[in-house]
Amino acid sequence: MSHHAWKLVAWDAAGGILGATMPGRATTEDVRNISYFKALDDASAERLAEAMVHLRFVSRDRVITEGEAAPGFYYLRTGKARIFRTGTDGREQSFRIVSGGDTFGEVPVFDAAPNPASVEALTDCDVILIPTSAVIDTIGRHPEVAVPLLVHFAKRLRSFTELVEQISLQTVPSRIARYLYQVGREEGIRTDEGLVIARDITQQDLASLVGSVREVVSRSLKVMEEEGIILIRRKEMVILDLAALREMV
Amino acid sequence: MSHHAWKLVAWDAAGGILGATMPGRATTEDVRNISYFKALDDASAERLAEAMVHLRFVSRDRVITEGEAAPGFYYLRTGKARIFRTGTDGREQSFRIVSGGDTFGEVPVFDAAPNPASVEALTDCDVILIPTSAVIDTIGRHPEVAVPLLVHFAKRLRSFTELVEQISLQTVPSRIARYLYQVGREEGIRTDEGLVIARDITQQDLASLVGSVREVVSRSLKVMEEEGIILIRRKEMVILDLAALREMV
DNA sequence: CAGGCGTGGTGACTCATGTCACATCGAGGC
DNA sequence: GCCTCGATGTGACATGAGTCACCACGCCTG
Repeated sequence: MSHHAWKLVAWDAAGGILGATMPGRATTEDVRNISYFKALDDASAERLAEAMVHLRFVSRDRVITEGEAAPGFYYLRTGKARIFRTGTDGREQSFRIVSGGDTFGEVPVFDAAPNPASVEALTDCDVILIPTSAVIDTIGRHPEVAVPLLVHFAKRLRSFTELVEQISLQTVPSRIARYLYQVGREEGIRTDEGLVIARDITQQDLASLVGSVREVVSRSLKVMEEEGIILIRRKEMVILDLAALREMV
Repeated sequence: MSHHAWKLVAWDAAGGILGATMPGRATTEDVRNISYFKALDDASAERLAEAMVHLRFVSRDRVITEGEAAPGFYYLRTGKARIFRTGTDGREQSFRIVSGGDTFGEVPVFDAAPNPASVEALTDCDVILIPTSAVIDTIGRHPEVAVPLLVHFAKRLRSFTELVEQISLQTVPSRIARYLYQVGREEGIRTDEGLVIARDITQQDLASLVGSVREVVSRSLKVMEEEGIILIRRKEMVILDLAALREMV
């Protein structure tokens, strides 16, 4: 909490100078951008906006630490962050990467236990904290906002079943192929060479995402390149054979 | 669906003879036993009971098959079942074991996609199906029932984060130790020998639960026995050193 | 422009875990 | 009581993947 408070102060102090966006507070527009609250009436949205806190983090900052108490859940206005868990030996397993528009950290709000995972900013991040009390209050007044939350939780549970299956039953190259395939389909840019995707996460981060280590990821990518499936460039990768990636999964 | 229908008929036919419990239909008592619906008024509970379907399965029957459409979610009145996912090579990874009083299969009800996993009866099972339409209808009329569902989903998400960490970051012996530790604490019976737990699942099922194979589980258990941590008997196991199990996790 | 640091590439090695193939052994059916 | 089957014990082996140790860039900073 004190960490967050500090961040808030830092932003407040800098905000007036930078002046890029209205700093330090959240607007009803933020409320409406959080899909769960889309249908809220103006008064409730205003009330909620009052309670929300605007935070800022720079790349590699720790947003959430597993095991600590959670002050609420978060809406990522801009930026990218990874949600992960640290094992006893220090190795990390990432669950997912969130980016602008996503929310995270809902679980401890509803089961009132410590954070199940940590969150680290992968870029500079603009985050809004929705305090637990405000969430509970809002749901108490408008129980129907629980429904979109349920749908969100259901999707998350489904993606966890897939993650578990991947880690437990598939090889590392297969898991990497799956990652590339998904990113390719979602963010790939069609060129005459192939599907171009940005290399916006490090191999270390990718390794943590697929549940492996950097070296293995590096080698696996190289093999795929030798097989003519992908092309590795400094800042981007080109997917030459999307079908081959699909096969590997 | 036709499978379920058949099961229902089979139970109806036998029910009159066995007569152990009122077969073929669900009562408002069943509704109240499902924690989400505890607070429902009598009329709504009655309405819901009407829509629910009573099913019966014998050991090793398939209750749900991954990839198929889901007719609703389930309440396990009595028995024990495992929820798992099958990989391409046929190996299976279990997510959890449900027993009397638990519900399962909620996810597809809320994200309207096919079953994310399969469910197999580990004993004879007495199951109640709550059709999707009835769930949606009930939540539409009483949005407050979404809240306990949210809490349940939150707990499930948390347990998935633990499962992923275990599988990805811990060794097989450690995962087995964790299983034994938990079962010991939850179901163990104190005797002068130690904590006695029933061997109610096969080593194959245990292997699937910890994400490994039967042989490795067998060997791991043997090592623990040699180290004096547990005692393996025909129908039960005795935990001699609970602290040692805790250490291994 | 010279370090220094964060990233990424690689070789060599170890080891946990999965695979295969059988032997045992008890429970229940005929 | 014999026999078959499901469950379990175990040896031998194959191998995917993690570890360790270094090197090579390229970018940023002083």
